[in-house]
Amino acid sequence: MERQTTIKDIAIALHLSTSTVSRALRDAVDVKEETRTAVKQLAEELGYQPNRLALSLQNKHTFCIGVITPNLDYVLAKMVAGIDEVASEAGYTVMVCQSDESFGREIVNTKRLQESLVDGMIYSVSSETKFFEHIKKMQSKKIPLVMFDRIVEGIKAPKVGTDNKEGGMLATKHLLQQGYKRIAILAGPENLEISNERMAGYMQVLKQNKIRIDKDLIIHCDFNQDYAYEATKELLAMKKRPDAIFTISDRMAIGAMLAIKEKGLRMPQDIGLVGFNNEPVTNLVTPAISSVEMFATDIGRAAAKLFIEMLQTDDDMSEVKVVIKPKLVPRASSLRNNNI
Amino acid sequence: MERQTTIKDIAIALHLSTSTVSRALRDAVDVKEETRTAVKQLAEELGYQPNRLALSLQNKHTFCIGVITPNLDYVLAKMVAGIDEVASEAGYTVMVCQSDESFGREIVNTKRLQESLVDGMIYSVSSETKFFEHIKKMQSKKIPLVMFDRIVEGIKAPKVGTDNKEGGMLATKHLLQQGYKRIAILAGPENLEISNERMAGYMQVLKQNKIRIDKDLIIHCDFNQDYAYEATKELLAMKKRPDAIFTISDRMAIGAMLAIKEKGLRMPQDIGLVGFNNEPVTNLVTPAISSVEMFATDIGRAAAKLFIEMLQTDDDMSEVKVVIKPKLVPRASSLRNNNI
DNA sequence: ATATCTTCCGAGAGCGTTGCCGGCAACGCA
DNA sequence: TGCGTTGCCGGCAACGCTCTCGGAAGATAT
Repeated sequence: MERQTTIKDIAIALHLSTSTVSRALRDAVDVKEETRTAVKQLAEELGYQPNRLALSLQNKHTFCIGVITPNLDYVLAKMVAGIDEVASEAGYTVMVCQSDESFGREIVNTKRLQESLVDGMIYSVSSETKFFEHIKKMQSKKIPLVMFDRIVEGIKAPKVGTDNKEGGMLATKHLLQQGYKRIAILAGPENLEISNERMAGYMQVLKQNKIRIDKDLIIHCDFNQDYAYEATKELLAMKKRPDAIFTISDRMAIGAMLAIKEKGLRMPQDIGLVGFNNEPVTNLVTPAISSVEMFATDIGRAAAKLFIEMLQTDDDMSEVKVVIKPKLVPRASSLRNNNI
Repeated sequence: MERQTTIKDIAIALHLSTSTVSRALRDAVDVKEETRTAVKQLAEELGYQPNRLALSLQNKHTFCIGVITPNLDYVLAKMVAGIDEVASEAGYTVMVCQSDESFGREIVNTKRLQESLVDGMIYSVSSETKFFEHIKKMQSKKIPLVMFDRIVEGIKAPKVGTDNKEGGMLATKHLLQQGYKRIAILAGPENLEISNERMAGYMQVLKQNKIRIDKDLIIHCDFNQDYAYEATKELLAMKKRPDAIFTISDRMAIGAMLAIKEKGLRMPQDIGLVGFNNEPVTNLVTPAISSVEMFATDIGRAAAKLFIEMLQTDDDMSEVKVVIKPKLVPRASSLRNNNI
């Protein structure tokens, strides 16, 4: 990489001091109109670009946001896109690191971003993450942090996420309304709060309707089509098999659907199915799969907004929590037209 | 953000000079074993982390790679994941900027990344991009550049991409083998090379088989499900309608499929369909859509490898081009079991 | 005429780090 | 005892920029 032209080059060429050039470029006071224009013109000619590094070194402000994401699947990619959109509008650049659902890589990435001196991080934990010392350590260094989507309640930081419990309730209520009686749930890893919340919604609705919660109908498995497929096969092999399945992701719903079809069962007649995320694919398969829309891009946008707000205020925002209400999108996989 | 502990803090605490501390931490020669351990221990206790900014300011090396991507859809997200994987293994952090298919945002992002002093960029152009001055300007500043996926032949830089022509040929050959006679193509914007190359493959196979190329069967439209849907409706409304459609993306294939179904035509009997990218959705819809697999993650990995190699060598690598062979994955949408 | 403001600019320090050079002991050897 | 060598360390400059301070020159007031 060639040497960039610096403020010094301009200073020498114009027989000025670097301070004056700096002031002229920043439109500060105390500079004659004449020199100001001369400086600006030469800067333009030489293609001068300020060195952000030098700037950052001084005012400890990099205009970089570190984003830690477990992966870049549909939902998270949309969220990252939302973050990028708002951040870049505010003059920030985004450093994206994927932990690939690995606790180890999450830690490495967190450390590396800290070294790179990002102005803060927008964080979503991996599905493996059960301990949070790395996050707390970061906070003890007063590095601003916003959590999104895969939130951890134990961490004191502003958070943005879906109302997962509500989502679980919407799905479960819908299935009950459609006349399903024995509703199973395919949940995620037990440490993942978003999964537990969705499950809490499921359980609450069952309780409200005085339905006994059958532990055999609650399956924890990986956020993964194949696992969901296997889990569903087991569910369907039960003596008293469920007549509906709520999966906490669409990829799991797809896995479930494959197992259901393989078994020769019909949706929605023999069995109902509701997923989560409302990925486009749910509307393309046959039957189309009902799903809970969670407005991923909005969550990303909100996270970035919160982050920028946090940088600008001195208030303690660690209690702020933006909760975005999900919406059920009913489709063929669970619509029995209210006949039981 | 609190003040990070610096080398100076350690120096003062231990009654040493900053130079000695620096040497001790870097395991350099000229430091007594005793002081070395003392320094390291205190550094550990204070949670010392070297300030990358200061380092970078000196040696003009940020260990950051800027990635410009038009979006984070399935294929590009996989590529970015591949880049991140290799880059992070080599100690680099990745700054991702989405141009959102907008020429303006692409320019802004490019400029901003330059200011942030990335060590170079890995680049994929937006579908709007018809002029490349911003890229050439960057190259004139000797900023290392690797292009991936949406490559521009006119730019002198190492490139990684699919063999798009081969992909177009595979799809077209397959359709001919399955007995389709009148094959239409839904291409992308006319300035997009990847689209034109896939189309070139299509045309070459037609020529090889002495089939007249019918311009009415070549449609340029946006990389978009809705446009593809509309375009397909028009195709199917023709007097002599095509009996097969090759779309240069799966999202377009989905749009085409919807239009075909709406028209009451059956796949593969009445009309054949082949997409591109081999997104999982192609295997989930009914009928499953044949598609060309392009190994996106590998492309990302290769791009990052090429980039790192470029930084380490003095050789001119601008002529290097890694071309990854695609593979056709035939599915129900175009498999007529060889009966015409 | 002197005193007091403006206006405009330069010098120098500092951000955190490393690289280069020089210095001071201690040691070895003649 | 004298001299070179080695081991260990500190000082200084530099990376590119901004900020604070002070000062020269001219304008205005007394």
